Amino acid sequence: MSIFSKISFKDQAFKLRESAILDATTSILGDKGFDLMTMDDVANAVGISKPSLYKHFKSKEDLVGEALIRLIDGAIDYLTQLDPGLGALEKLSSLLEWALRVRLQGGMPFLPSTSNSVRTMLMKNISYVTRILKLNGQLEKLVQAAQRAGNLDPKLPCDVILFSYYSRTCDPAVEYLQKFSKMKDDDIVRYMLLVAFQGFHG
Amino acid sequence: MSIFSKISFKDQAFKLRESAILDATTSILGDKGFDLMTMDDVANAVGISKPSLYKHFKSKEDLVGEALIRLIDGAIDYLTQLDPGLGALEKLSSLLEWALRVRLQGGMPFLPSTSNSVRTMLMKNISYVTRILKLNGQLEKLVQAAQRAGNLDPKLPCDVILFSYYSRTCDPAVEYLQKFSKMKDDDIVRYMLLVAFQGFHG
DNA sequence: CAAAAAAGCTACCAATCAGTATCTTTATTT
DNA sequence: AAATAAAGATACTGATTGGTAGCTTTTTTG
Repeated sequence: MSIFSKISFKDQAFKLRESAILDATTSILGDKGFDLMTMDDVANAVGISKPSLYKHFKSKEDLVGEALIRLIDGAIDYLTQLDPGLGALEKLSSLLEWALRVRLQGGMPFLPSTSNSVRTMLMKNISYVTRILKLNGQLEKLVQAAQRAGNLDPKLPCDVILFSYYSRTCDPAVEYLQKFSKMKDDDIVRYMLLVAFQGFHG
Repeated sequence: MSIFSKISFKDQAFKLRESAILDATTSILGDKGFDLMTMDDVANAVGISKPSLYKHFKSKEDLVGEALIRLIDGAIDYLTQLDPGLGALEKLSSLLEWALRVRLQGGMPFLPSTSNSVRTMLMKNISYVTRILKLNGQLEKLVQAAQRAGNLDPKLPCDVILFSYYSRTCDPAVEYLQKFSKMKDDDIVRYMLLVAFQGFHG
């Protein structure tokens, strides 16, 4: 066995554990949020000790940043992998559907919905900000294209649509419907999309 | 000076301080959220010491519960004070506008948007749950009336409309628009209402 | 198989924060 | 003005948690 395959083996194991850590972080973040998530929670969920966790991520902020970066990267990947023939509106709708399904499967929301402190913490994370800006740029173009095509209300400022769009990815209505109205996931997604694009009016 | 006026004087001072405490709590909650708000924060904001604070509220959970109860009561009052001649849709729209303005003036959101733990904490607070059920009952009737009148999409389940309606009161888009797009409060409210009822489509 | 190194863990800090015991000061009553 | 009561503040406790020092075990290397 060459030295290359050994290094890659070890690397692979390391990456695997790192991925497991990020999975656990994502799940716990979705459940308890940043403030209540403890590093012991994460370590226990993965089955390692806290100091081992710190061999992978140098702080809680770093860990959460990486988890969110992975999520944003997933969104960017999803967007690029979409059929280029789709219209701007269809792409926006498809990405929102993807984000809602991620959450329904136990993931965390895209945005730290109301927490001011988490938001400012993330803004100090350069890699995170870079990706957010990239995603935001692509979404901005899609919104403007859809507005030109007459598929999104051209009278609404682009910012209003964009921020409202982001907010739908962390809409607490998802959890309420899941918990209190025993609706099936597919129906929740369908109705959330309907309300987002058509409003309550229909 | 009779004993009655003295008692009422003292009582009045007590109520005034209590009101100041709830004001500070509301503002801090809106800013930092439940987990990061400390009892020292509240005491300092009011200008009293922590033990004095505990003369008014027996625990942090109790304090936050009372602040939210006051908010819900405000919503119920607003609803009953509305012109009875208004249609169901107009009432719903007017209440949402009120809630958005409360938030823009530094208040807190109606709902603990994503925090699971705060939600379960509140569910143990009987007075809070009572009022929530009361408000919910009234809103449910309004939604159904608006659906019958053809002003809200009759194909949407009532729960979907209701939970989405609640979610709009804690929509992070409000903060994003306020912070990043320097829009005036009136415009933010107008656009938020538009998006809520008409969706992005227009 | 022995030596070195890497990974992991137990046990511990230091800081934060909800909640309280006790002392001090102010106001009230007679 | 003396006695009493009430209100407030200082200074603490106990629990939690982010982060780490240093020991132990496993793995790698020669």
